[in-house]
Amino acid sequence: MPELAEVEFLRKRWNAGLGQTVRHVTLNPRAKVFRGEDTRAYAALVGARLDGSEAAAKQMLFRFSGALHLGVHLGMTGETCIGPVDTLPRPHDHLVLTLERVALVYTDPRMFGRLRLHQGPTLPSWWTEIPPPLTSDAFTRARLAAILERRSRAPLKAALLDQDAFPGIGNWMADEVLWRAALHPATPAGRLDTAQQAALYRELRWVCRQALATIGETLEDPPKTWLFPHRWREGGRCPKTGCLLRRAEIGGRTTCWSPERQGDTP
DNA sequence: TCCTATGTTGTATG
DNA sequence: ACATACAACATAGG
Repeated sequence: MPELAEVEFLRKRWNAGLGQTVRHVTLNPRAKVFRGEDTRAYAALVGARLDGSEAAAKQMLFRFSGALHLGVHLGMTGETCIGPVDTLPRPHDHLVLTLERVALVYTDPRMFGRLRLHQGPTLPSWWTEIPPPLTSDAFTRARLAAILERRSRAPLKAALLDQDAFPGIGNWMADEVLWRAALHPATPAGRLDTAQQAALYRELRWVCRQALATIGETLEDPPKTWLFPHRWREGGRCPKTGCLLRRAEIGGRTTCWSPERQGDTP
């Protein structure tokens, strides 16, 4: 499920362990989510206290005492869960941190996610190199224009999925943004006029803000006025025009758009 | 059986 | 070097 706002919600799930000390670490060293890192390093978490966490784009960072930083990327099917202190790992649970009053569990059936542990006084580069949020002042109209120029031949849908350019945007958010901006997902990124760039900029920031304010707080699906609840249903209709939604693979991913609002072809 | 899946990455190609 | 396209990763569910 995880894009920007789902990641933010799932980060906060582990807040249940804030201020508590790790008693036990249970992990499966062969699980691919560790990506070949030496999992013996996780023993250092025993005795460490969970001091805080942050999310940026699709990444989470959990800070523990002892300068330990646990990075979590959920991939396609990763999820952070909590359970009682006697929680035992189920088949797809790859990491269980047993704290004083709660267990923090990372589960991931497909194992496209990633866990990494960093120890040291400075933050790891995979965290510090995440581009600034799309909702921040650093994401300017000029920056968007430069990105669209660099990826000028790629379909808008593919460009929006580039995490270096649009950190946190995933398949459903990209479709939502393009639908709101009334832009066909196959339009080459370099072909937008000034007004279209302005619409893209506005809707990108709007969708990020609204998703964080709703999904980011409750994980509930967005309202029926969004494309989101209609996009996967067979026979789904555009909430703005009522026309049948169309689906096709664009930019390597299944893409949904409203032909009346966004055009039949780019 | 066959197809799909809210993600990234390595590799090939231009 | 850079941009683009696509298979591969591993599993569950329709």
